[in-house]
Amino acid sequence: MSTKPMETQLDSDARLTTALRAGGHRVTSQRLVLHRVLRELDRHVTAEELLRAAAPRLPGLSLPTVYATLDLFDQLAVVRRVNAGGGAVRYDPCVTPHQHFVCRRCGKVVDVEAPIDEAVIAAPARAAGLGVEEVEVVLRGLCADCSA
Amino acid sequence: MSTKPMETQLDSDARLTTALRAGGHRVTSQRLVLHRVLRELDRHVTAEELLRAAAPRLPGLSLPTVYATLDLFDQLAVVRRVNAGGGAVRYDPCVTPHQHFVCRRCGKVVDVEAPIDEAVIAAPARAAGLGVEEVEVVLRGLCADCSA
DNA sequence: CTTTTTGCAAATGATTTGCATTAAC
DNA sequence: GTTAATGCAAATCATTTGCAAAAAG
Repeated sequence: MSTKPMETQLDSDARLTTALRAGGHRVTSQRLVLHRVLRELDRHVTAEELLRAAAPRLPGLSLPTVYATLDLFDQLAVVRRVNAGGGAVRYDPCVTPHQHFVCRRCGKVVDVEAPIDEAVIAAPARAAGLGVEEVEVVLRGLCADCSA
Repeated sequence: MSTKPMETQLDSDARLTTALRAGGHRVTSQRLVLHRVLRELDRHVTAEELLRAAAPRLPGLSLPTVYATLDLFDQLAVVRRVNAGGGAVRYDPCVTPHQHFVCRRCGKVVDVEAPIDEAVIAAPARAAGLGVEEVEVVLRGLCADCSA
């Protein structure tokens, strides 16, 4: 039905491998497995959560490695760091443009599609000599559950 | 020259007092002095910085009190919490609408005026049942100094 | 006089660092 | 073989908590 075939796990592994090599980084089982688990979970995870989810497949995996890997993935634009504020940083496996809503009561992070034009928003800052590389929009308030 | 007279320190104290009483909070010297120091510094400060700046005028002032006070000021909309990410939270004494640029190298926070319409940005989230109370826009990149 | 606020000390929680070992290249 | 990556233990840093004493209303 679809003209765009679903990406296989092998494709995904291959793209990570390419990205790693392009940056002069080594391809390790930790990086491959964490990347797979991240895509399987397919939601905003903390380093701790990722460790717990990946540990069964990588005995001995440590938190410092998870942090280092997520850091690297962020640089490679394989994940997006989300600063929910108040608590642990979240990592989003979805790197296509979208924004986040953070519930101030339960801390839940929800994806939202806000109509923003990053170039327009960054224009005044650029005019002021600032090298804008990223525009982060975070909405805060109460989610549906917490409003009730 | 100006038709809008400058606000005196007494006015400012009075407004804080009013806001505190309206919320059923007590008017303490810690709150008054921290509020004054915040407006004198007139920049994005961390709790630590505010403690150091206010300590000479409030011997014995403690960090937990500074945190509690900044929290209260945030609720009263007397300051704005700024999540620079990576490091301490900053508190901005300027509560009029504006955005922030954070340098990823030196951590400096710069005010910027981005053309954003909060109502428009929040619309899709509201349509999804989310109670948006705040729209935070943070630009990241290298400041002029760090680019050189 | 009652309740909130404060200061102190200690606890917490996330993230990072130092270093020896292991695994990629 | 060389160099980067990992795991472990310990350190660091921001922030919060428990509780008795002090201050506000």
